[in-house]
Amino acid sequence: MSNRKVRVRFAPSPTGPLHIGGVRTALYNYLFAKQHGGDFIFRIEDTDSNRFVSGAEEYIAEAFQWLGLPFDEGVGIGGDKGPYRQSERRDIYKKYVDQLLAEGKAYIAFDTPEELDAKRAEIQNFQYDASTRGLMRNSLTLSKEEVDSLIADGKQYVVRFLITPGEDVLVNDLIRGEVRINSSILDDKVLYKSADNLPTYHLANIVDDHLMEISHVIRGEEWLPSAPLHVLLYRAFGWEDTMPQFAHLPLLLKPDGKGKLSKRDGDRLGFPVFPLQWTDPKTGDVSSGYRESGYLPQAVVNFLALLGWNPGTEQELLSLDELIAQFDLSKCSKAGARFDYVKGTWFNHEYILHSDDASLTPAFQEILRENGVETSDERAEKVVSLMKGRISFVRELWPLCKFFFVAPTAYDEKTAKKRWKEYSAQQMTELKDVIANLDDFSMDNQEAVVMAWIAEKEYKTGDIMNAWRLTLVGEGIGPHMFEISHFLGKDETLRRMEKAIETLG
RNA sequence: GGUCCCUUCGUCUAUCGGUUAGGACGAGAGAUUUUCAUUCUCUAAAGAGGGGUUCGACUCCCCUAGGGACUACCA
Repeated sequence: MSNRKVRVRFAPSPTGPLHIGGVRTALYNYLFAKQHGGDFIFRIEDTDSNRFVSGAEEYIAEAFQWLGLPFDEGVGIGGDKGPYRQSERRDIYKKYVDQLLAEGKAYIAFDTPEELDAKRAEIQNFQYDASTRGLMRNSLTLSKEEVDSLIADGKQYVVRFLITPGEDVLVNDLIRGEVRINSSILDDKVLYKSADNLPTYHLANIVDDHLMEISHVIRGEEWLPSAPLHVLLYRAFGWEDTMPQFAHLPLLLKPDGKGKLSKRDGDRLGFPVFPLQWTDPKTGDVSSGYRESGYLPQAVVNFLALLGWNPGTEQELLSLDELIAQFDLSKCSKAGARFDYVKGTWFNHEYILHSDDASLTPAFQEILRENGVETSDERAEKVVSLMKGRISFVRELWPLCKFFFVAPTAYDEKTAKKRWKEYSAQQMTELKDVIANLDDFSMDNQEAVVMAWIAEKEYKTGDIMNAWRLTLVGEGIGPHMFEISHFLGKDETLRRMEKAIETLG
């Protein structure tokens, strides 16, 4: 088994948008697979027909495309271990269920959900297991004739796994070490439902992982309690020697308060919990996504990777290749991680800072267009290069830099009060002449001439620059003044100064 | 209730028996600056509690407390 090819899977249910915790689980699977030159498989676990949500499968595929974590095999890609959609594997599961039944390792049960509810109400801590199965209506208590006739009558039934009590089941977890659970606390889990001829998660999971030659099952901690059941199932099928290795990841917790991260936390605190925006097909409710909120996919990947794992060095900014090279399941933490969305924005800030200007420009152009600004990519890119160091999201650019494209219509009162002195109009009029006489409007020349003029007149640099900024920007923000005037060009610079002198007096 | 998992600064974490318990986010202070921001420097901030084991415990063991998950004909 140690020489087996690494094959891992991400196997979500198409019940809605993909939760960010699921994204992290998938990411860890991806990192592990790529590190070992293995395969990353996409399987859809749609064995609960009642919970199917249309569009969810497509959403998930699109999310991974955006994140840059491509699958090697599976739904939408293909491969020779398919089909990869569980609803298309009915015949396969049927065969294995029948095998278990024939070998006496599972049995048929006719108890209706209502009858079970009644039992639960009647008996405290009722569990369908060795201690109670004798009281129920199943193939263990009914005669073969009765069972056959019930089935012939079209009575619905389920197949339950026959758990032998009193046995210690050992689960070897790559993150947690040995976890030991006694089979007596396990119940006879439903493996198969006649109602839709579909297996439940537990059966489908084991059969598929075996048939798809999955080497490692890396999944959320919520599966740890049922891991012993899965071990028992592998044993029942005689597949224990090729059973995948398990790794149960810690959960993502709420940023504050108690419990695990939920969609509500995102709504309440104002951050996305889904990779992509999602519109609920039934209610029409829209949930925000990381993509639409302006996160860069690499930033999301980096941020998520470090929530529950770290390379053991002080490096926090890691490219996908670096993550692949350094990822180590044994270095995953065991405790749940609070979802620190503030740090997530810091990651985005860093990734924007290190992105090249051209790659940010299309998103900025879109914002410019929304604000009625038509400009060349070249000019938009110039502003990006000047301003990207100050933002965490591209959309934050507009309020910080709209003066590059739109002349001020008003002058910020506070700034004017502080920066527009009684002599400012006079000084600005003089500066206007200096600028008007410039033949060479290059930044270097502008700076040389203006600074020389300030020195000659023995003006205070701050007085000039602050007032000048007010005339061009309308408030006290923005990059270096010569950057602004150079971008605006001589004519626009003079026009804005004139208007400001007139207005501010 | 039962079972299992977990427990270092507010948060994410490093340490794998011997450290002034380190880094990052966030917070606060200061410096630089032509505004705003950036940047830089500094500061505050942690081993849940109690027992062991050991020359020595954040690190190993036990108990307690707290947190989390699971306990469906859902995954």
